[in-house]
Amino acid sequence: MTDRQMTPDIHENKIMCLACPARDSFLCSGLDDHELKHLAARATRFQVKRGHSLILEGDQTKDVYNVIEGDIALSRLSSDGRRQILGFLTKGDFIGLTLSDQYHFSADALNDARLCRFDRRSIEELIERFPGMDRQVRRMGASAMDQMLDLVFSLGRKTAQERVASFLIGLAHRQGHCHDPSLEIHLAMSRADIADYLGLTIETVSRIFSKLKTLQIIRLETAQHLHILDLPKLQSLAECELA
Amino acid sequence: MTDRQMTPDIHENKIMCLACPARDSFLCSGLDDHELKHLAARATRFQVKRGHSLILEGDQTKDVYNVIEGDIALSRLSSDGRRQILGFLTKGDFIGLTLSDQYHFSADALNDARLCRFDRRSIEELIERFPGMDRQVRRMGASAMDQMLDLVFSLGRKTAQERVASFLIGLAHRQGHCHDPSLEIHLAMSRADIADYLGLTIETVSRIFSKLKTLQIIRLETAQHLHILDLPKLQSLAECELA
DNA sequence: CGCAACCTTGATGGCCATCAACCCTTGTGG
DNA sequence: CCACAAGGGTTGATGGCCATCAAGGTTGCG
Repeated sequence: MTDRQMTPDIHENKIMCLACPARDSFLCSGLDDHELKHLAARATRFQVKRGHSLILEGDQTKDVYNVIEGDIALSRLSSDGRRQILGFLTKGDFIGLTLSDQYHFSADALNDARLCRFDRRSIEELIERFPGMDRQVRRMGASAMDQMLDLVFSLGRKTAQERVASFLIGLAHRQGHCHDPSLEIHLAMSRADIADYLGLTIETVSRIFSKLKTLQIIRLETAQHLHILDLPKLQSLAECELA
Repeated sequence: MTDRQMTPDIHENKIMCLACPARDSFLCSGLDDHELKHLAARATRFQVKRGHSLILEGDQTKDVYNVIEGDIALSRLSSDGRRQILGFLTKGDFIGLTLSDQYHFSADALNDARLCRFDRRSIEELIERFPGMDRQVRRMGASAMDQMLDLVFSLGRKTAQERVASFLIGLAHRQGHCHDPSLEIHLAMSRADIADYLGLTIETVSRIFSKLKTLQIIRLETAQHLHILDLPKLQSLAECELA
C-alpha cells in the first residue's frame, strides 16, 4: 500500500484543483500547496443546467460552492413576483462563506455551469486550522460587501442611464485583466436579469442600450455581445464617484 | 508592586467593559471573561459630537470601533452631492471589522456619541488567538450583509410607501426586545437622513409620514418620536416578503 | 423675540413603468 | 424546406409615481 493508494482522492483532487479554471479565485490563490491539498480533499464537482436553481431562498447553509465555469445569479423574490438580483457570479466566485444559518437568496444558473461543492463543516475546520484561510475568507467577505455598497448607491441615487453605464463598466473590468477593462463584453444575462439587478424594467434597459448605440458609445454585435466604442464617454455617463 | 499596579488598565478596563452599555453587543456577548479581559486591555473610549465625522470615505482602516451610546450614519457621497446612507448604527454595533484596506463610506454622528476604539492589529491578533472571536466576527459580517441585502431589495423593488413602512418596522424591531417590536419609536435621524437611506427625497418621506398619520397607522408625538398604532396594517403596507 | 434649521404641504413636471405592438432568432415538426 | 410557434429584444404611446420647485409652519436656541 503506497501513500498514493491510501488517499487517492486527495492526490487526484489536488491535481484537479491545480488544473482548475478557478485556481486563481480569491480563496484558492491565497492558499499554499499544503492548504490546497486539504481543501481539494473535500471538494466534489457537479453541474447545474441553465435555468436550474442551485440554492433556494431559505435553504440551510450546509454547503459552500465555488463556481468553476458558467454564470450564476443570486436573487430575491417577493410574494407578488417582484425580483431583485443581488449579484452575478462567475468563475472563481464563492457562495455561502458567510456565517448564517439560512440562505437569504436563491442562486440560479444563467447557463450550463460547473461548480465545486464543499461541506460547510469541513471548511469551518480548515478555517480554524489555517489562519491564512480565515483571512482570505474575511477578505472575500469584505469584497462582497463593497460590491453590495456600490449596488446600494446605484439603486438609491443613480438614474437609469447611470446605472446601466456603471453596470457595463463593472462588467468590462471583471471580464478584462486587472486595471485593463475589456472593450468586448459578453452578456451572460438577459435584459430581464439586468433590469432586475438595476432596479429597472426590461424596456428601460433596452431603450438605454439603444440610446448608447446611437450615441456611438457602444456597438451591439448580437444581443449578448457588445463592444465599448467610447470608454471615456461611458465612464462620464456612469460617473458619480467620491466627492 | 501588586499585580493591580502592574496592569492597571486591564483591570480597570475589564470593569469598564463589564459595565459597558454595549456589553450585550454581538461581539462582546460572545466572549468569556478571559477573552473580554484581553479585549478590554486594548480599548480606549472617546466621544464624537453631533454632526462630526468619525470616518471619512477613503480613510485607512487602522481602527475598529464599537458604538457605546448614540447613533452613527454610514454614508457615501458622490461628487455632485448625491448622498446614500448605507446604514444606521447604534449601541453595540461595530464598524471596521471587515478586512479591507480602506473605508468605502463615511461615518457621521447623528447625536453626541460615545465609542470604543480598538487598534485593528490587536483585534486581528485576538481573532487569530481565539477561534470563538473569529466566529463572532464572521457572524456579525453575515448579519451586516443580510441587512444590506434587505436594503438592496427595498431600493430596487419597493415603492416609496413600502420602503418607509419597512423602515419603521425595522426600527421597531431594533428598538424593541427580541420578537417584540417596540410600538414607540425614537427617530435619531432627520427626514433628510431617512430620505438618503431609502433613496427618496425629504418631501416624499414627510408626505408618507403624513399619509400614515391620516390612515391612523402611526401617530407623531414630535417629529422624532412616533407611535405605531396599527402594526398589522403597517406590516401589510411593507409586506413584500419571501415568495 | 428673532433667527435658523427642520418639517410639512401644495403645484408642477420629468423619468421611468406600464401597456401594446412588432421584430428577430431559434427550434420544432410537418 | 418551409410554416409556425415561442421566447427574447426593440420601439412607441401613455400614465403614474416621485422629484423638483416653492411657500408656509414648527421647533429650538441665543
